Amino acid sequence: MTFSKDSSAGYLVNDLARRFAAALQARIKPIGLSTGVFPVMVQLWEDDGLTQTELVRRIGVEQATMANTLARMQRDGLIARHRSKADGRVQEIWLTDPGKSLRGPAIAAAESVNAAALSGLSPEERDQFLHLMTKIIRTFDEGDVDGDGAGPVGEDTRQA
Amino acid sequence: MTFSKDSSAGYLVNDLARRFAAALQARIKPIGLSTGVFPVMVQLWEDDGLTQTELVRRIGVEQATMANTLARMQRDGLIARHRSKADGRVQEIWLTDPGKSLRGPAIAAAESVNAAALSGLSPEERDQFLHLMTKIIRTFDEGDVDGDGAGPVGEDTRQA
DNA sequence: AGATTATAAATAGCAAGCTATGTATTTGCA
DNA sequence: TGCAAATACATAGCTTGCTATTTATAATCT
Repeated sequence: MTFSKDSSAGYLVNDLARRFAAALQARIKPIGLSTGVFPVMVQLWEDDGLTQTELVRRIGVEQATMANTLARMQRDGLIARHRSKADGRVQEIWLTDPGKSLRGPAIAAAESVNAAALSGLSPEERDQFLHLMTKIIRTFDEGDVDGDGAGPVGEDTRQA
Repeated sequence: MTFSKDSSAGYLVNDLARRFAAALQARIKPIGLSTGVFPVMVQLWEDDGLTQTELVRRIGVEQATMANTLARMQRDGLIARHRSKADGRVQEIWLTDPGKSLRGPAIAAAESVNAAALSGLSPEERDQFLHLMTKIIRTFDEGDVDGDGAGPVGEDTRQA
C-alpha cells in the first residue's frame, strides 16, 4: 500500500498553492504588497470603506487572521481604520492614497502569474481547470468533506 | 477592470489548499498528526532513516522549514534523530514505534479527504483534474512563472 | 598540511493561517 | 429601564511556510 503524493489531489493542490503564492510574492513584493494582503486590497479597490466583518465574509479567512493582516496593512501605510460613528464596535477600512495607487500594477502582476502558470494549457483546459476547482469548492461548501467522517446529517452547523 | 477572484486560478488554488488542509487536519489531529508533518511521515513510512537533505529534496519545502518541522516531530515523539557515523554533519531521521503505528489510519484519513473532496466529480473529471495540476506544476518547474518578468531568455510573459 | 570552499543542519525573525479567549459596545427582552 | 445575549474586534499562542544567517563538518586545492 503506497500513498503516492503525485496522485493525491490534496498534495498537488497544496504544492500548487505554494508555487502560485511564491510567484505572486516575487512580483508584488517590489511594489510593497504580499500575498496575504493582496485579496484584501482587491476588495478595497472594489469597495473602499468596508468593515472588517465584511472583508472576512468576502475573503473567507478567519476573523483573527483578518485582524492581524489589517494591522500589518495599517503599519505599512496601505490602509487607515476609523471607528464607525453609527456603531462603536465597527472599524471602517479605508485605503490610503499609496494603497489606491497600487491597483494597476498589482492586478497586472496577478494576471500575469495566472497567465504564465496556465500557459501550458489549451484554452479549453484552462476553462476546465477553473470549472473543476469551482466544483470542488462547492463540494466543500456542502459540508461533505470536513469533520472526521460525520457529515452534516442531523446537525446543521450553519447559521441563518 | 474587475479582478474577479472566482476566475483567478491562483485565488482558487489557494482557497482549495486551505480547505484540503483543514479537512485533513480535522481527521489526523485526533491521532496526533498535523498537515506539515504528514508528508514527512509519508516519506519515512516509505523509507525510514532518510536524512534531512533527502527529505527536503523529496518534499520540496525549504531546508529551514524542514528543520523546524522535524524539531516539532521529535518533540512530539514521532521521530528520533541520530548523527551519521559516516558524516558528522548528517542527521538520520528514524520513526519511533508510535510514529510507525500511525501509518494505516493516517493514510486512510488522507485518502478519505481526497475521495470526499472529489466526490462531486466523475471519474474522468478526477483524472483530468490531477492531470491538469501535474501539467501546471511542470510549467512552474520549467521556470516560466517565477521571477518578476524575466523568464529564461526567450520569455513570453503576455497576459490573457 | 593548511586554508578555502562546499555542504548539512540549526537558528533568528517574519508572514499568514488557525483556535481560543478577552474586551467593548449594542441589541433585545423581561 | 436594566441586564443578558449577541456582535465586532483585538490578543495570545500555535503551526507552517519563507529568507537570511550561523555553526559545524567534509572536501578540495594549492
